[in-house]
Amino acid sequence: MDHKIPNPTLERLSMLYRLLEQLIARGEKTVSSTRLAAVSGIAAHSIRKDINCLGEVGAVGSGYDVAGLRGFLGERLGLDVKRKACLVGLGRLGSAIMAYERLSASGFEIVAGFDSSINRLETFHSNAPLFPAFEITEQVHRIGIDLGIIATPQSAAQDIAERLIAGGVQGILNFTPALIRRGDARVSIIDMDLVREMTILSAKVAQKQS
Amino acid sequence: MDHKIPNPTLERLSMLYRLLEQLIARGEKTVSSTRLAAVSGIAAHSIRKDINCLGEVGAVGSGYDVAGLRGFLGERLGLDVKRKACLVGLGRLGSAIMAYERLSASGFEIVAGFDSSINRLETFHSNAPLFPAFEITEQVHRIGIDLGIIATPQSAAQDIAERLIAGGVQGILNFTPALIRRGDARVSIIDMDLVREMTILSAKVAQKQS
DNA sequence: ACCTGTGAATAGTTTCACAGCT
DNA sequence: AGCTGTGAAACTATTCACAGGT
Repeated sequence: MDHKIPNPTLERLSMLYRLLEQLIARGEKTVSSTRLAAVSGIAAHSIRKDINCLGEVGAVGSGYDVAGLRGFLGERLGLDVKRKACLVGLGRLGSAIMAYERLSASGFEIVAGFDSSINRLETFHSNAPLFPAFEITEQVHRIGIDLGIIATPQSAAQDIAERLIAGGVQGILNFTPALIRRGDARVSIIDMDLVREMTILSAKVAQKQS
Repeated sequence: MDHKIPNPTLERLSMLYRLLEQLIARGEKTVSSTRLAAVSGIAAHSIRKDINCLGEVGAVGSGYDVAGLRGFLGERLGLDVKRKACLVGLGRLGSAIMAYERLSASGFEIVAGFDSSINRLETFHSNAPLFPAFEITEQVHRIGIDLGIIATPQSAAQDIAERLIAGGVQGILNFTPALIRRGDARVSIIDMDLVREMTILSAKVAQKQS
């Protein structure tokens, strides 16, 4: 197909994909781009363009079939396969993530947890098997883990990322403020730093006041 | 000054602002845009353009004074004032956020916590005063809180957001997957949804493989 | 030699407008 | 009347190239 989906489009479609799941749960059968726009905040134009980026799927006169569209997006975006993820850092944030049911409900299974403290590993309560951090590369490779979540202190992040990548991970979600430098540009990294987002929010607010 | 800072610029500058703090801590005195580019991953061109968006500050021949640039950005982006924030939802995630020292170290003070469960309020351990959720509007207004963090279940998010806004909050950081609809467009909302980001990451990975 | 600041050129994204279908 | 799909136009953002300073 069109072998290059622009990034903003990818992000909106990922969001729409999850939104469609909610519409299915509500029992809705069809939606129009206008209706999706109202719920998502995305412009109706953009929604149609974005979807068309992946090919045609809507019934031209009436709207989209909700389940059909979800299936279509899932297939084209590669969201129909379950991904194996691991979590590094079993502190407060790690424990919140490990306990977050919506992750597995969305097709992401946390199949391993890592921490550098043996003590933590022994006291931490989880369904997933836990390993010491020095085994990251080995276990990621052995289990065949696709994605890594870093919830360690900032100082450990670069090192952890390198081990994850060495193990064969293809994507990393980084909760630390560290700016990870990667040798292998094929690995995608997304940052979710609370302070950075708060800073942006604060700047937007200040901007609006002046 | 230039009364419209483009959003990508605002985000990069916010990131640079935090980066500069780290450089100061390391004792660096001056930086060039090239060096900032190497550390941040942002193109040197963009860095110079972004900074210039706020006015001139660099010594043309040599680079930027680190502390001077930080001060400049802080002033122009409104990051030099401490912001009062509140946290709604004192579950696992809320407890991780409440315990996150880097927030206060960055000028964001959590001055109130809210939860709908009275039981939680009694057992939760925190320095900030805690209140039942039905008091949100009242307390936000009374204390003069600028920003709200929503770490509740998805089902409560819309309601909480409306109360926060009614209390006079100017920005919201939303950790739930809920797409908040706001009457007042002056309020900025940033979403930090784990599943959404994981979905985007997953789509990027799949995209790269095909 | 290396730096910032900046207009000009390029690339990327969103918005518009409407053809064609139900 | 309301819908999708889509080329064209408008807009936004990034990248380039270099003038001018240290």
